[in-house]
Amino acid sequence: MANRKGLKGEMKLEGFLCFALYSANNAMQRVTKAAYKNIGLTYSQYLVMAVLWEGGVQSVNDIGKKLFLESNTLTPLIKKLETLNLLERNRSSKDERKVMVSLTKEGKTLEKESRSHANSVVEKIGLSMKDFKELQSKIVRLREQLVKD
Amino acid sequence: MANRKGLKGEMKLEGFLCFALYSANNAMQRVTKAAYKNIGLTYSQYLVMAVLWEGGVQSVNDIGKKLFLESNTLTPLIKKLETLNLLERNRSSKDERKVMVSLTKEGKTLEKESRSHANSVVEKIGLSMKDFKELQSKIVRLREQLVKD
DNA sequence: ACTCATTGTATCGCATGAGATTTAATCGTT
DNA sequence: AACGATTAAATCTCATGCGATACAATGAGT
Repeated sequence: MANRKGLKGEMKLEGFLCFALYSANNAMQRVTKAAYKNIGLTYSQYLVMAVLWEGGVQSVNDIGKKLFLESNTLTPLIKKLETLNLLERNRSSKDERKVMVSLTKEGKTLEKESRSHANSVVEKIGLSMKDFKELQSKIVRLREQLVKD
Repeated sequence: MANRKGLKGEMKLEGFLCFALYSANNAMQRVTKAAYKNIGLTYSQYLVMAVLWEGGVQSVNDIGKKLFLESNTLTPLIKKLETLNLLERNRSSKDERKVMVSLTKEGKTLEKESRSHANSVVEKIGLSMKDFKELQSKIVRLREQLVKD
């Protein structure tokens, strides 16, 4: 607890990065919500679909590791996508604790449709490729620091 | 719609920054939730309190402008803080559309307590002052871009 | 085989965020 | 003063996230 130049200063500093992230994420959620509404998905739902487009059939836990989410968040989300007929849930026969998630034909088709909407988000962000990648990697490093332990 | 080097690439790129922000924010929420639990506040609740500590008596809308939130989000949040006896809500006599929010003695006292917990978040983030400020300002610029129009 | 810890999902309760709509108060214009 | 437009909050509904917990299936060690 050494090295402090006044608690007040540190408190504000903490507030700034936390709050920047919080408010920027809120803003991003609003933009993505508008963009993906056209294909009938929320951004969270899109993320699950994206993981499936990328990685094919996998368990709830596999999806969770990629999205940093747990079953208490994913189960309702995946069930919602199931009611939209975009994916199927089936217990693994090898390990009946696992629920394997697979895309339906409809779910696979949606990938193509999603691309133009993703583009509109990129345009809204309005950064050069270089700035885009730099910022992305810095935020990823921040996340890695935060999920430690 | 000119200037594209393949939609697939752009889609992934879009995903990276959106997702970085989304997942880093989730991680930050988990950290701040743990930190502020000690004073009985969530991070959103802490933000409202921080605005009041900083700016004194103000309307719901004033708080909303600073936090980029609307009454549909703030009203329940502020009512929750009211039940915790940290603040009071009173209609403005000058303009009865406005609800003025003011701190109780208990709410004012909480500011001091909150500081050490804020410190623990700063430690968890683990960035140098320079990196901290740089990242913060970049994320703020991103937010500004996203809230345009 | 038996017990105990672990793993994978699901459930419950709580707290957010946001869009759409509603209500009341105020403002601007005539 | 009267009217419509605007503004400030609140309400309703929906979709997340997460901590805590429950439950069944599996694995490890005996």
